[in-house]
Amino acid sequence: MNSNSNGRVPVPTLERLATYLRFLIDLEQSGVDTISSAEVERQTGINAAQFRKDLSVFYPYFGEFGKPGVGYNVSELKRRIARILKIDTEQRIVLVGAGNLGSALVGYPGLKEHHFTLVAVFDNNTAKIGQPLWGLTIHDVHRITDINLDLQARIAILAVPATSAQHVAELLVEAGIRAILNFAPVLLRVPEHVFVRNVSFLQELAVLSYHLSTADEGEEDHLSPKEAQQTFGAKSPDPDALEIEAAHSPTARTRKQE
Amino acid sequence: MNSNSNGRVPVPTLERLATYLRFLIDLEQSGVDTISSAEVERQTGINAAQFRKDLSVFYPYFGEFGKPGVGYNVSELKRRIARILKIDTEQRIVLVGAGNLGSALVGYPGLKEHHFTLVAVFDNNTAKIGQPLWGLTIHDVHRITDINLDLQARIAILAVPATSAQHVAELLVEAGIRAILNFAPVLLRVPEHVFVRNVSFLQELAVLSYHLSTADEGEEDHLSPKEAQQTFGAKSPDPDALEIEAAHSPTARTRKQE
DNA sequence: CGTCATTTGTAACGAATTTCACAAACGACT
DNA sequence: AGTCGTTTGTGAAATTCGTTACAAATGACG
Repeated sequence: MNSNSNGRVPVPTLERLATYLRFLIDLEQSGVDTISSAEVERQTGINAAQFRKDLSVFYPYFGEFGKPGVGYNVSELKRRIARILKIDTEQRIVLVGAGNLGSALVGYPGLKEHHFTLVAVFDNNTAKIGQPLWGLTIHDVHRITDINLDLQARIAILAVPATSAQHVAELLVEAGIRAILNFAPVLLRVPEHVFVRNVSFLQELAVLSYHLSTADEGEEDHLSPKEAQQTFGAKSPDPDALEIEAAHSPTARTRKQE
Repeated sequence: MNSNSNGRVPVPTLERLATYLRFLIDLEQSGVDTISSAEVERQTGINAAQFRKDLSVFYPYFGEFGKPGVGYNVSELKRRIARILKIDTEQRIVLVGAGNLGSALVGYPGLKEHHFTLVAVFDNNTAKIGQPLWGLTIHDVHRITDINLDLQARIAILAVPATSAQHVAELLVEAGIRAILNFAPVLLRVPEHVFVRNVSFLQELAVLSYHLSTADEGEEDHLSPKEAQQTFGAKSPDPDALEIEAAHSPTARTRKQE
């Protein structure tokens, strides 16, 4: 087999898989049924050999798939990647921190498309507890262990201030959460079996800010093309419906966006 | 010198620099005035040698700084990293897409702390144009070239749906924007001199989801400790004030959070 | 002033990741 | 069936990134 000598898949590979998945979903909705790695490169900016190699990691487990001279079947490939990422089946997630950011995140319409279901919202602000958010009632964060006994969610979105992040993370672990998407700029200390991924908005801006400065001085090149691009293909742009806005009614799954 | 043979700084290094900066700001506010690389490792999870090497990249331009046997002066180091990342001086940014996510992002209180100033908000929804957001008026996105002639912002946050992202990106480029933080899951095609950074919420969740699945099967290890941790040190947790909430009044800079 | 414990800066190494390059597989077409 | 253009899967090379290891620098202390 091709993957690591140990059985672990590199994080960069997983990130790209998520990109492929999203791309494939769009392709399928456009009625395309076969795609080559070269075309993937054209539309996502990810090297064709990289794409093939990323898939090859899973051949030992799922069997080969592409057909030489033809390419990959879009629907089937989509199904496989979804299965690899375990989002072929519903994944329950909870949100902690019902502030602006948390609220916006879980309102993101793409969540449903990707089989993520928000099953509970927590906060510790008494003014918020009991209030509704996206159809759920905001609960006291200290009740999370109780509540998650039923819900059995294993993924949490942590959108609380840095000062309380560690404390809340400990509550989450106690409640059986095993993966945390952390938006607070702190190092979370968690047991080994809990996975943390950090997202830092300011970090991203800082990187942009640096590049801006280097582009000014002189005329030399600043950044390799592949650096600037990690996501995937823009199709025919539709200049209407501009803002990212969550679907308010539970049935509004028609608008393809996210 | 130590950096790349060419003059470019690796993105991972820049990301860590942003982490150090944030950490140093907190340290300074706690009254600490000297720190060693070993202590940085303890509190941020980033290897001490990595920290020293990251700094050494800039010694050719800024001179050395740490003192053997002593460590680094917190304030001075903070100043330097801010200067490297060009956030020692105000950076004007614009937001395009005044939906939930965009609104939450620019309301993030840490922006001001890091010298990022939101100078304009754009959208194309007529219902939103003219309305206020965080003290600014939402403008029609088609007026951006005009408006940015005065404002001269060079960084944009792009929080629009995938379908319009490419179109809007072109407007941004035309308006003189040179760095884009893109939240839409599409590959933006922009001129070489424009930098794009993509942030994908769903991608992060997908990675977590995968890890969850592998953790289940068998008892073997799943992830190296360094994998789970990229941000920095939690200090004494304060279990109050839970959600990330933007400061509503312009003067509310006192709450140290974010 | 000399010794000692500490910490920096960096060269050398090693690991991880990406890209290249090509044999083998496939379908179309004659 | 045989040839041709295309595309996959993958070993090997190349590149990028992180870690280890250690000489040199510093301050504290006798």
